[in-house]
Amino acid sequence: MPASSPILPASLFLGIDRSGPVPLYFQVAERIEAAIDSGELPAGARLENEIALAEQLRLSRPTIRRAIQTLVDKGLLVRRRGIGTQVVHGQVRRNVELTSLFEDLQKSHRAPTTLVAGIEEQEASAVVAEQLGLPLGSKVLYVKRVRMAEGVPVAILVNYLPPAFLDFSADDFTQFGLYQLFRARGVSIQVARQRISARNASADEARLLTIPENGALLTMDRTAYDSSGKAVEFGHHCYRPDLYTIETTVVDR
Amino acid sequence: MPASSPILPASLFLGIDRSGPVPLYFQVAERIEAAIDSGELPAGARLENEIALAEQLRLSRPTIRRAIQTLVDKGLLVRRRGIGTQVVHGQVRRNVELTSLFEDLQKSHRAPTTLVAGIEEQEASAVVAEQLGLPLGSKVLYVKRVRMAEGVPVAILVNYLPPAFLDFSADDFTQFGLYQLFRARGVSIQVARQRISARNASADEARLLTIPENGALLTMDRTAYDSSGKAVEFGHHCYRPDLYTIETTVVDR
DNA sequence: AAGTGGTCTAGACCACCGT
DNA sequence: CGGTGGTCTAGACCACTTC
Repeated sequence: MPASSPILPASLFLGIDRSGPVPLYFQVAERIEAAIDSGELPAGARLENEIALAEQLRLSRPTIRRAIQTLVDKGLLVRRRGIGTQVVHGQVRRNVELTSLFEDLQKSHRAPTTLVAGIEEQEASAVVAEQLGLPLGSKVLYVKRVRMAEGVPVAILVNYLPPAFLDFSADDFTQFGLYQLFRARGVSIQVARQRISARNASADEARLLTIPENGALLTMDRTAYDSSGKAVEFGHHCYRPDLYTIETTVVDR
Repeated sequence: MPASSPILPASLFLGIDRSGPVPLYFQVAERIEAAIDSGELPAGARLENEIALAEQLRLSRPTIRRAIQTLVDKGLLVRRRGIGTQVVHGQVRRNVELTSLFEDLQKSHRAPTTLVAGIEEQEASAVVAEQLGLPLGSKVLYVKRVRMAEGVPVAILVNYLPPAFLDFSADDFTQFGLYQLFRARGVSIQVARQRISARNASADEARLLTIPENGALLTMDRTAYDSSGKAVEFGHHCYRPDLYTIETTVVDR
């Protein structure tokens, strides 16, 4: 008898709002996720089947399926045909989502601050032009920042922004994260491609990050695209590996 | 007029197989992806709307939506309500999917080979026991491998496997990748959690990877779970950063 | 045989975008 | 206003797993 009897979290029945703007599948996913976090659905627990859930929540099966799929994509649940849906073992860790480092640190209450080490208009190099999808030599905004958490330098962030953002100022970057500035302009990042690697720090980088010379750096190049598919940011970042780790969940589909 | 007229790739009409085992939405997604790869759908191109696609392909709208969603999740398309669906700018790079390094190298024809540097039964340490969800001191298989591509060492892979796999031999690991061995046992990895960072190489690691002592290493810890949600692998890996880069696409949902 | 998730359909209504 | 994607429904049939 491999599987135990299914569990129906009581919290699912509390307050599903059919008139508000929050999608029903999202509300259901939220409640299931909360039940996992709280331990009401422990690791390995079997969830009630889709049909039964749909009936008991007075929702259609596709809506329930979509809620469950959301959590499968997050790596919290696994599904097997003929078997059922179960909570993944191992405690839940939260991923680095599509936010900037600034917001990651804000969320974990690590008091981020920013030092603008350089900001100027530049002509796009071959690499920058290609990444941003601009003609060679276009005006771009170059900005180099040092990001601190609780006063300790965590990362050096070098970014190139297309001409539409030439007017961002050092002040803007001191107060806000890049993605916050984008949102204030109505620009929403929808997809980003990241290349992660490592290398030894230069003397300059070691000094800025207060690590030994030739210490290892975690590096990430990122190109981000907005909801029209155009590149809005290309950046070359390096992190103190003892203070910053990239966590990802990979799901087979 | 921001958007150009929509494009309907001719290749979509060729051979959709309604009787075979391949889902219709998958076949459609494949064809659209091929049209993007071939340039028939260039960066920025607008796709025909969902209703029209459904009619012309004689499929239902949900099926078309699912096909498109698959490609949005891959970071190839972006959608905006009231606007339409467009191809993301920037050439497409393929992600590291949920495969082992061995298969990544195989696919890119870089002739992977494996040197088994150590394999033995061990008692699970606190960390290993926790990651694998086993009692402290359980028997686990420890295996340390050096992975080469075209004869050049690329990575050092240290893995711990639960008791069910104690019988894997050095020969197995010389011939096959870990995930190939799992599949041969009917174990399919469904989700993995990865922690990526960097550090300086030890003298030993530098020697094995033929890099300067104290050179930077890209590191990844991974815990992988099978389709029943149980941990089947915990590993601690380090890569030569000049020969291996982790590429990911992050999508806002 | 019974139970599960996987796929597919045909339609409905809504929210948002541009003109 | 017309056109787009976003959500939701009610049902059908199938494939796989376990008994």
